[in-house]
Amino acid sequence: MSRRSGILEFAVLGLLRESPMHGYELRKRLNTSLGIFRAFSYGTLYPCLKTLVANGWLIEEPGSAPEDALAASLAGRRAKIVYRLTAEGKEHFEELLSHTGPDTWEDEHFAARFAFFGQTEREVRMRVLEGRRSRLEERLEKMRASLARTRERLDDYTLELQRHGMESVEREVRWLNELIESERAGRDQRRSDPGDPARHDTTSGETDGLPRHRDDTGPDPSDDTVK
Amino acid sequence: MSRRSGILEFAVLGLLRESPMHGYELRKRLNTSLGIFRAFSYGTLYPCLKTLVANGWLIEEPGSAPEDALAASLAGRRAKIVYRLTAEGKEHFEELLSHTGPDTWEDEHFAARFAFFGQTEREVRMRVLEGRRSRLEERLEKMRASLARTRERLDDYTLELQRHGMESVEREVRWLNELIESERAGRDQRRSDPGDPARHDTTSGETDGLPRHRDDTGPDPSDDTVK
DNA sequence: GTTTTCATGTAACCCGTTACATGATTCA
DNA sequence: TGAATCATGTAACGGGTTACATGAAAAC
Repeated sequence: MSRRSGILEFAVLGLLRESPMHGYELRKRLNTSLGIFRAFSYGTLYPCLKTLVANGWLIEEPGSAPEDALAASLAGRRAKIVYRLTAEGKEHFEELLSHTGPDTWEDEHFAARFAFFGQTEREVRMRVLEGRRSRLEERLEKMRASLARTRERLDDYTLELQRHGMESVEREVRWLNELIESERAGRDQRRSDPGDPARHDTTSGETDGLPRHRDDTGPDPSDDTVK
Repeated sequence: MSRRSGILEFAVLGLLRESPMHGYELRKRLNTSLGIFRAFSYGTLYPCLKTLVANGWLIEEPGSAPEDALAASLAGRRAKIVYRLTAEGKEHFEELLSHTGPDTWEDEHFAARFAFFGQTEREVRMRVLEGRRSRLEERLEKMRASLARTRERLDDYTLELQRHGMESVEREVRWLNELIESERAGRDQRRSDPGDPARHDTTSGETDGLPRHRDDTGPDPSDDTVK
């Protein structure tokens, strides 16, 4: 039981589904791998892991022995407590994955859902994307309305702030439109077998129904935590 | 004393500087007038007002008597407790206005500052804009770096999320560039007299150094709270 | 006269951070 | 050997929401 935070729980289960990890590494992956994600502090993460264990969704395993130089170099450092997803945990995550609803369209929640679209059924992806879009569209309505009512009372800076805010939302709507269209066009379902964790064998780009975008990123390995 | 929340305190003082108001209306203005702002709940707002009063920055006044039909129709409904900025409150707000620092570049904080740029000295505006920009630029660095390190391990959706996130940040940087340039170009200081509250007499657009943007908004008055 | 909107408040809770305490491992 | 990084945790606090309680004025 114990209704834990949704978003963090979801992300943790999702990451552990791909491979077992210890807390420290988990936290890093929450910043980096999952794009937009802000870094949760250990003060949040570890207690969360504890309750997930208590729920039977994870089990703690002793980390790889530090003497094992091979394992250490391969896995990148040694570990103390490795968390592994249980069968119930997997099941629970599947449930979360298939769930759609108003909360799902919210900013952070949406980002989390999107980050695991690779494991999500096509149908569900569509519902989430469309839900998010209509969420933003109603937001735009409100903004436009209130702007129309108050525009002459506001000074230029406030107006400019509002303008930029609306433009940002409009931009995301366009993005969603692209995504939805690609989803419709793409005939690949992915993840027809629910027991199969993500395979990262996409050696060449463009697996399925995602829009094409220019791509430039020079190599520049540096520190962690986007903050 | 009592270090209250910064952002809400700041916004409340700023709004009350323009004109006295009661809590209920204040809350509405926090959504609408201040563009991007999320709506604080009453459970946050009223206690905050209390502490501001305790600090001597506000005083409570009895609202306009409901019998006065004229005042009621003009001011839009009656009021119970009207909050007015004291001299110390005004002074305190000036201090907050002139303050720049790392916290100032943070997302929400920045929006709040920007919303009151109309009352902010040119110099300070510049520092805030430039601080925000470099904040975003370092964020971009981190994102690029981590992306370069992990790109082949990530699936298409995660990659797309990251791409979109970065593009959003890049977009804001361009926006800031425009603003900074306009600030440099504009020779108008505004608010050279610190005792003078905002005048909303800008009947014709384009007061000073703000960039021009297309402007279309049909009339469509409806409900409040953007949420 | 009843419903809606205006208006003010409080107590319980939730989600998360900060600061702190602790210790093992790697690297210079 | 000492510093940096890896790694795990906890207690105190912070800033906010929800749900609730209350009531007055406006609109129908």
